[in-house]
Amino acid sequence: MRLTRYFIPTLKEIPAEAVIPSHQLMLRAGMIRGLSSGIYSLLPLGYRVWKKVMQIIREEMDAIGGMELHLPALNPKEIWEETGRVEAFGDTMFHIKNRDLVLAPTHEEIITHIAQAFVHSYKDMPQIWYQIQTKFRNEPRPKSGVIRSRQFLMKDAYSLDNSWEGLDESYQKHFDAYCRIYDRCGLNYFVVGASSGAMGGSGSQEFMVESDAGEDLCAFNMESGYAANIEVATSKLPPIGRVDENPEVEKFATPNAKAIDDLVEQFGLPAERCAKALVYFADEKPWLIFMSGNDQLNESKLQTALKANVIRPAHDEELLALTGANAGSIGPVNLKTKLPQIADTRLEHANDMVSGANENGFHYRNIDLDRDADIQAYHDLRMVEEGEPDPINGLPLKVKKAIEVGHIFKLGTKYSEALKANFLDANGTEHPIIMGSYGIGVERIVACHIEQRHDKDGIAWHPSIAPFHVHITGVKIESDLVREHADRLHDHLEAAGLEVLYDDRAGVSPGFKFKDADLLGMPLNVIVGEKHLKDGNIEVKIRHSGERRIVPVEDVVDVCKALINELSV
RNA sequence: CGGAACGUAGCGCAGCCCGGUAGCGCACUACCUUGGGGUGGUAGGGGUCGCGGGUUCAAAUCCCGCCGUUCCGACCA
Repeated sequence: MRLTRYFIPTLKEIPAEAVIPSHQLMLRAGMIRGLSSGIYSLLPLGYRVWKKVMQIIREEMDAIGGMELHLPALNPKEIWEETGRVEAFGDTMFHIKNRDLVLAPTHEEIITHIAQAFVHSYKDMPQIWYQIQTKFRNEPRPKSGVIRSRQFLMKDAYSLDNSWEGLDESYQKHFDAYCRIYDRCGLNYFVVGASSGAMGGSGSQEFMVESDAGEDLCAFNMESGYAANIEVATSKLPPIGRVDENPEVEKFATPNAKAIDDLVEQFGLPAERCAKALVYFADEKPWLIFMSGNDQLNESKLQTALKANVIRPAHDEELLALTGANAGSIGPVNLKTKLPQIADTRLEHANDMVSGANENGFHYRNIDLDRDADIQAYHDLRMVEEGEPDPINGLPLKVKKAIEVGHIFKLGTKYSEALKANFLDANGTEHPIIMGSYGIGVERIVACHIEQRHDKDGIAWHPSIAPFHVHITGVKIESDLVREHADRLHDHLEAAGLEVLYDDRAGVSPGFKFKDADLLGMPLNVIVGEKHLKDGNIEVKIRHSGERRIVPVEDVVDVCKALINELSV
């Protein structure tokens, strides 16, 4: 491909709206062009990369027996109401104004709808269906270029099985395929245990790329082999426990104490013996929640524990109406209205606790949660902190930012039950289909790749997803000697099966061409110039390492082929 | 949705405080020059100054409203 005939609008300056390297470089290299917040056009050079990523995904999905299909982006709102996900997605789902249609943010409902119609026997399964399509999410704040956008490409796959063992197998196949996909794309990644969130289901894992641009926090200890999204991460902290003395509760005045720290400072209480009370609504039903001291409530864990579609903290007026007090003075004793209660596991059977009196300016002491509260269940509800002991070996946890590039779920029967997608087993008994759901963000792979492989000059593509394998730089292309060699090399490299971008621009200075080559970042830059041609040589530069080799003209094609193979592993 | 900043040529910016001819660099066009790390020069083309109102003889500039973009937070399968 000749650069003079190809459309690559490179930029010398960094557009003001781009903050992270991958976004800046995609714009500067002429790969993408922003249209609106969180909406991008993919230009020819960028789309080549997208297509390569999608092809790798296709090959690995096909290899585990996946069948590609194509589903509508426009969905009837009704089907999303049946699974409760219009509410679960809330404002994140785009709604069509002049029809009762929505733009699909994912496709569990549609897949289940097909399964419901056609998959009726245990003999019809297992099935793996996948698609690589545009998804729409009305992100409140798109950011980081294509990493969080309103319209993006996702590969999503769905498995249908007739047994839980079958689901485990399908899940494992996807896990293995995902590892191969990220390996082939040249990404450094790690896997964490994850929350199923609004997707529902029994278990899930995320494929993560460590990055300061990441929006997820992961807690891990490499030595123990523990890694989890902060949404589900746990640690091994001792329970608060009981003390022998267990007197009756006693109210005391705390006029200037709202936060746990105030109680600690003013009354010399140990923070962990304070039971912090919070009120949350789960699907519009209020709950009273207790945490120890300054432990932070993990909303993901709360949502899972309450099996709720949507949760939110109570507003000030609601707090007052339900408990009789404002935030900071709420507790289990003397509640204005009876509220269902749950507490963090650290508080299990704890006594000698201090908590709000449900009367502003007062607290109770000597609270025995077993005696004085009405706690229905204890769940792990805390947000872990860096340095806490990991749950496997008790070694200190580290917390790092990461970008989620893939997520696999054991969905179970949430959607098949809601949409009545049932099958008959060998005994003629009806069961809901057992499903799995597996997603990969295509643009996030590209963005993470650039985040991991760039330097001050530009991108350094891995050969597997590079837009072209070889970039030929014709230095002083006006020279017949240079032009003839470069032309021939271009033809020979293409004939050898390599993808070639040939900078055949005339009147462009060498430095300018080198800068462009470094910016675009093809794995190999073949520099054809009089300097080495007069000795019968051509220079081959490896972009990622910076290594340069002077190669006899007749060997260049073989050297390039060998280097591409070498760089691909 | 809370807090903040910014909207002037394709991109990066100045001009605004103190109202009076719309500017600079890059990119683009033509010619000359140079030719292994963004050559140097000459001459050009391109902007309803985000939109709408108001004040004024006169608004990019002052006032009000809206829209957009970005950043921090909330949210985020």
